[in-house]
Amino acid sequence: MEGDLAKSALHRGVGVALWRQIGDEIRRGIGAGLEDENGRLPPEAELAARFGVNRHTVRAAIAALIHEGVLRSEQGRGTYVRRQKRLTYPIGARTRFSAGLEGQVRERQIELLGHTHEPATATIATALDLRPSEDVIRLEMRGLADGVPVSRSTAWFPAARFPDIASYFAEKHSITEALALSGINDYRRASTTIEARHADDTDTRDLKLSPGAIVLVARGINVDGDGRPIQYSQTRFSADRVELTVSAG
Amino acid sequence: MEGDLAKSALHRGVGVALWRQIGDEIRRGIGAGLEDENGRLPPEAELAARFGVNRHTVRAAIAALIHEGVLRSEQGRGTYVRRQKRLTYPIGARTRFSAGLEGQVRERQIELLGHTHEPATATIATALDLRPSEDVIRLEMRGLADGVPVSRSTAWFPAARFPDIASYFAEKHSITEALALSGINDYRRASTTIEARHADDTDTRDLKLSPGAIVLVARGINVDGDGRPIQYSQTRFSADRVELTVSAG
DNA sequence: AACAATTTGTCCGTATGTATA
DNA sequence: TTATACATACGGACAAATTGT
Repeated sequence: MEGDLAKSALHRGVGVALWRQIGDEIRRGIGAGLEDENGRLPPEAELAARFGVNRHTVRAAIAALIHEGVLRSEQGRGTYVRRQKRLTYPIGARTRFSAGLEGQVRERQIELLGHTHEPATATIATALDLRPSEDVIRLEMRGLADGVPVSRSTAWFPAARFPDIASYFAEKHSITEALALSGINDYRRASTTIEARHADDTDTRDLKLSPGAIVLVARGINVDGDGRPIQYSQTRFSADRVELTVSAG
Repeated sequence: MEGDLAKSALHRGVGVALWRQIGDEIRRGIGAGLEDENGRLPPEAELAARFGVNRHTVRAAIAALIHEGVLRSEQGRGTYVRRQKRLTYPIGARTRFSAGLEGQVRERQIELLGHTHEPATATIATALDLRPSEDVIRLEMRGLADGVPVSRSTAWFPAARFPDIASYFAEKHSITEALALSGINDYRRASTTIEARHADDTDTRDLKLSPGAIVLVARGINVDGDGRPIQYSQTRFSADRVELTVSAG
């Protein structure tokens, strides 16, 4: 069942080139028995036979994965997987996106890409329990793990209650600490919804994804001790580099 | 920000046809301001201008979405969105995949596609806290909402403890009730991990997806009142038809 | 009823990209 | 490298259906 590439059929004329379908299959096969204990993939000729395609087509797939940094190949030796285990992000009542990665990465960092002061859209106003068009502050952030972009998030805060959240965040590089400076010493995640879609243009740029990559989208509302909404956020994760885990409350 | 298709760039030569990229954009634009209050899309000529492509290319994208059942078009009138709101599946300690859809669909159903009695793989044995190669019973199931396939799941149970789980499930069409017949009156979801990937061949067949579609994969362990693992499961959801929600414990 | 404007459906041809041998 | 077949993308022209005047 695992890593069984042989049964996987390819489809022609569906708008996705064969070499790209094969690339997706190889990506999925990695870590599921496709490579050997040394991280070496089967030779191109064998892969071509398994998929039932010409060796040139497999080479195109491998070239793309090398370009993405997933594989590396050495003439005469073979093609190898660059080790990159998926990060696991915890989701739950105590979710803090900046935390929860201990032991998984050496270095993590959240960049502030920009911030605005603007009226809330209908969606945001509802989520934050504000009057329509009441002002919010929007932060645009990017999370990196060991220098690799893994998340891209947008967060909205009620401007009246958190006028200085942007500068606090710029100073501390942490939502939890920026909220603490604003007088919020505890908060929890009231709800999170998760969906998946293809990366759009912003995603491919900010997360350094290849077009056609998949992003996991997590939308959530944080509330203070009294249950009042203090933050609405939408985070896009690279589905290749991240998985989410829901721990029992 | 919402429904802003104009800024979205297309990418040539990346192995994904333009018409397919445009199809993804339209799919994403639906519900975010692309269609008007009657569910009508902008005319093909206008979409072509926005995307900077030929009308034929837009037509190819629309044809694919019509084939998928997302759109419908009428000569001389326009192209319309077939209303189909995304299902929301709750994930949490009390997760029961068969439940939680009340009010969202008229009719729901879980089919048993097959079952086996087999030795556990290393992964399964670890998850269920079994000795290596101890026997498990595997159920293959498919969930439908109003006749449309939305989930495809595989569940493993310790064979020693639940010898008749397959026949119980075949009778009741519910995991909760099948476990109840096995003497488990309460259980909870200890952990869930969520990832996203492209649909493989099995997914496209069983969930009636188009090749290149996205699936959300949820892996979870259910434990009994004493915290002993009773079930490991892996469920694939069509990302187009489903979102997951994590409610606060 | 008649006509114009709008929009989708179909046909032609041509150039480029993808995949095989 | 070359040749071949098919999918993709473009451009234009016109037919068919619907709506508004």
